Amino acid sequence: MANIRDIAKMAGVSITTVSRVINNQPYVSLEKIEAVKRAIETSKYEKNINAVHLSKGKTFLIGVAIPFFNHPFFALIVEGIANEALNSNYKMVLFQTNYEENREIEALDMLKQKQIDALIICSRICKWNVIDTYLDYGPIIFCENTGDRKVSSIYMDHYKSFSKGLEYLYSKGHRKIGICVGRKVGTNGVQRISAYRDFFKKLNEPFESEYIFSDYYDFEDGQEIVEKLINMNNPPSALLVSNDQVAAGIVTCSKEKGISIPDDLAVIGFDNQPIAKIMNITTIEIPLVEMGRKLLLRAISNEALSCEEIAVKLVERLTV
Amino acid sequence: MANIRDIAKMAGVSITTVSRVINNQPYVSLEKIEAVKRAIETSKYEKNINAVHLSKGKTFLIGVAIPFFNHPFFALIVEGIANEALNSNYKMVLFQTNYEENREIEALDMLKQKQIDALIICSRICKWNVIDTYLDYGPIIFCENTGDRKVSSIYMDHYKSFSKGLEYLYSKGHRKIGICVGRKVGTNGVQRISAYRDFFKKLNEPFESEYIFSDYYDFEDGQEIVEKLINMNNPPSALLVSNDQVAAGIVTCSKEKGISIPDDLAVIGFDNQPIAKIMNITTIEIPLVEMGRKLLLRAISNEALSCEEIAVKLVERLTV
DNA sequence: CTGTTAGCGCGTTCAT
DNA sequence: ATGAACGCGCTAACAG
Repeated sequence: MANIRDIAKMAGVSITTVSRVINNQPYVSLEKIEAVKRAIETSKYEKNINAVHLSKGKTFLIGVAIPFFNHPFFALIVEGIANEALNSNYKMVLFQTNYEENREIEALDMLKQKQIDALIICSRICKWNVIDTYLDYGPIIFCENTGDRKVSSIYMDHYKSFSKGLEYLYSKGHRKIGICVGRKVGTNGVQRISAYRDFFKKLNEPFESEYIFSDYYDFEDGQEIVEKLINMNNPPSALLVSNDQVAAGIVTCSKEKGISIPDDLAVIGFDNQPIAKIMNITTIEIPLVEMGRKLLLRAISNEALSCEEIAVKLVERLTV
Repeated sequence: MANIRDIAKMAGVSITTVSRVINNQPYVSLEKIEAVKRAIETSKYEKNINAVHLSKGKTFLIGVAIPFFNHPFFALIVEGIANEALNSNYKMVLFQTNYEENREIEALDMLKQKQIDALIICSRICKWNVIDTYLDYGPIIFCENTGDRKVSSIYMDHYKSFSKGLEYLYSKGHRKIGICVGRKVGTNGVQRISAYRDFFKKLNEPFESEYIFSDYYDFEDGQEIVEKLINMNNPPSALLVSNDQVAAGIVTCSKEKGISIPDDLAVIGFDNQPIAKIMNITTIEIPLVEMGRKLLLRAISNEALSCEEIAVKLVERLTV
């Protein structure tokens, strides 16, 4: 429980000198360094980091707001953030938002109160006019195309990626193409749906809104999708699925139900997670860990705002 | 950028009065409350939480050290912790340790420096003699049976659980039983292996060390196990698998290779994750979210140390 | 009800 | 090379 003042007394020096020794600053004689170190040793002194934070106005804490912990998509981004945070000597405060606005606001409030130096929002819920009121309090980094807004972002273009997947399926002869997404709302959801709509508009073909399956996130959701497919009069022959977990669930359940992949149903996933590799699922690779790394670097850099798009890559395997 | 002193001046009151208003304390006249609120409004004042921390000697931050983010087992524990933290107005600092001692020590050091009020260690890496040197700095809660040590813990008995699984398989007629675990080292690994060894000792049957498969964590690891099984002269007829992801991977790959489940191979998983339900995998349920909740409550409670064992439950489905 | 004042523990300027 | 003194922003004991 000793503080810097106690050490100063014990070592017979000033507080300043102790501070210099603690922080490896120059201009202290060797003998005093020794004296201070001895005092620290015997008194089991530990510096109170909160006092440092107050004094410096900085906490080396980065907030990360994500919808769910237990989803590989977000887990991989967080892993990238965490790795880079370790390198840069920052720590990570995690907020699971469950897509609830209030939870995101809690994170924003921590930024406002300076308990975190910056905030990374992986899947924004709050409207921009809410976000705008927090912009002065510290850097906020997003995982979406933020257009002309005065914020930084690292993102992938879901419109482009979905178009790419649709074109690939089309080129393989598929005409009845469906999509599975998470939320229909939110920047990403809207982009995906638009890509789907525009794709058929460009082809002058009818837009099948019953081929849009939404609110699916995990492996186990695949079952429900397959059951819906079975009950359709005119089911799609191919599915573009916004993540590999759901794609894997669909593939697994299809096999159980005797639906042959890719003959009866073609499937493309997203992310290129290990499960896609092991199950030989064709997928669109997103470098999530790398995205996380860049998010953190952006969060702690003092440079001007910037937006960076991350490229994706089609990985051909056996489900198309 | 205004501080409490500025507000006091603007409102024509003392710092204390401002503090009382900010913290909803009684004994302030209505008019002064109004004056303070107006000043806060116009100056966009936000209290600096770091100053509060320094003053109170408390941060409302709980550290959580886990090996990996992107594994459902730990993700569910963390979810439980996070939910309860939200209720209790605590925030969570997450450390991914990758089973590296240094990363755990980093978390311990944050406790020492008082940047976190307590630390939850979900899968300890450091030896106890290292942990002991940190015990004075704040509560450390563990997810393992800590025996007579002077610490708190919420844990499940892996020895008992494994024994339960083995007995069930035995009762179903299986004699060639294998196990799949994560790490062989660490409290949990040792308990599991012991249960396995003791089980056969009690039956006076030979102990098959080649039936112990270790270092398997995820769905995709199932493939490697199945391949090993195929190459064995005398493979086990049943497998007790320490988590549902691996079990699901084994079941999936087995089917691909024409191994019939449960006829050729019986499988029991652990956790009762959604994937086990959807794939109809017999499993041993562990209430992970509930465990997380209890861990957080223990971390922030001032009561005496305590250890609590969590009960598990066998869920019979179609893989045995 | 209200205000004065002494901490909380450390960083840092500035004179020596 | 060294240290006195002030600042960071807020809480809380105490006096009134």
